Parts: sequence; structure tokens; C-alpha cells
Amino acid sequence: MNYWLCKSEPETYSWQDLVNDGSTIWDGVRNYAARNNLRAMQVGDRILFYHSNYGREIVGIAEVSVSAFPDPSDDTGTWSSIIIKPLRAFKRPVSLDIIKADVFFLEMILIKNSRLSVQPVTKKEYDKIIQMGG
DNA sequence: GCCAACGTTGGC
DNA sequence: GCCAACGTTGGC
Repeated sequence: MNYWLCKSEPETYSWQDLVNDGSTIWDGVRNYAARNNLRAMQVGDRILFYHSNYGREIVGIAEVSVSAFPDPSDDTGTWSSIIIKPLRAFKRPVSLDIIKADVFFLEMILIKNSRLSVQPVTKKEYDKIIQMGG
């Protein structure tokens, strides 16, 4: 099993929206690095769900329920989508401030490449995040 | 709302 | 193939 982090602006699509919907298509990604990460995802992989902008915290864990297929919002066949579903919310959301303040996360992509919207997370990082999230 | 960091585009 | 110009993301 592999671990990932996906960003969403809560004003556009929040964790609560995902819970309400039961599952959602993750489409509209238009960045090659992010797309390649989407394509590497397998059913059952875990996704840390991060609220960017207003929020700036990891709020819960989602799961890949359908692996990569052509993005229906794209006519060119260049881009890919997946489908995710919520697994559980954190008792205590893990904020960007907390992550940045901890040297354990110095190498985390969330810190080093803050613009990448779909990124891999190591098992160590994942385990510590979910421990902090409760 | 500003702007730094990063990606992409297009002229040369 | 380089790089300046431009657009976007996302933290502050």
C-alpha cells in the first residue's frame, strides 16, 4: 500500500463535501507531476486530505476506490482522474504550522514543494501524521 | 491582496 | 535548447 496527500481548497471542495457525496472523482489536475502521481495510485492506497488556503491542515484520510482513467474533463487524453472515498476524519486536524515546526517533516513534499497538489507521502510521515491526528 | 515559487509557453 | 514573459498556486 502506498500513501499520498491531495490538496483541495475547502471553498471549492471540502472534506465535508466528500463525506456528503460518499465518493468523488478527482479530476481537473493539470500538472504532469501530479498526474503521474495519480497514475501511480492503486485501489486501497491511503490519501491524506489537505485543505489549502483557508484551512491549511490535514483533516482526514481518504482511500483510492478507482485507479487512474482518462480525465473526462479533458478532450486531449493527456490527463488522468481517480475516484476517492472518505475513510475517516481526524479527531484533531494536523495543521501546516505544526508540520512546519517539526523537524521530522523537513523533507516532506508538502513543505519542500508547496505547490504540488497530488504528492507521495512516506509511510513514516503517514504514520506520524495519523498518530497526531488521532 | 500580495508575492514567492514553480510550471508552461513561445520567440529566437 | 535557452530563457523571458506569463499564468497559477497557495502561504502569508
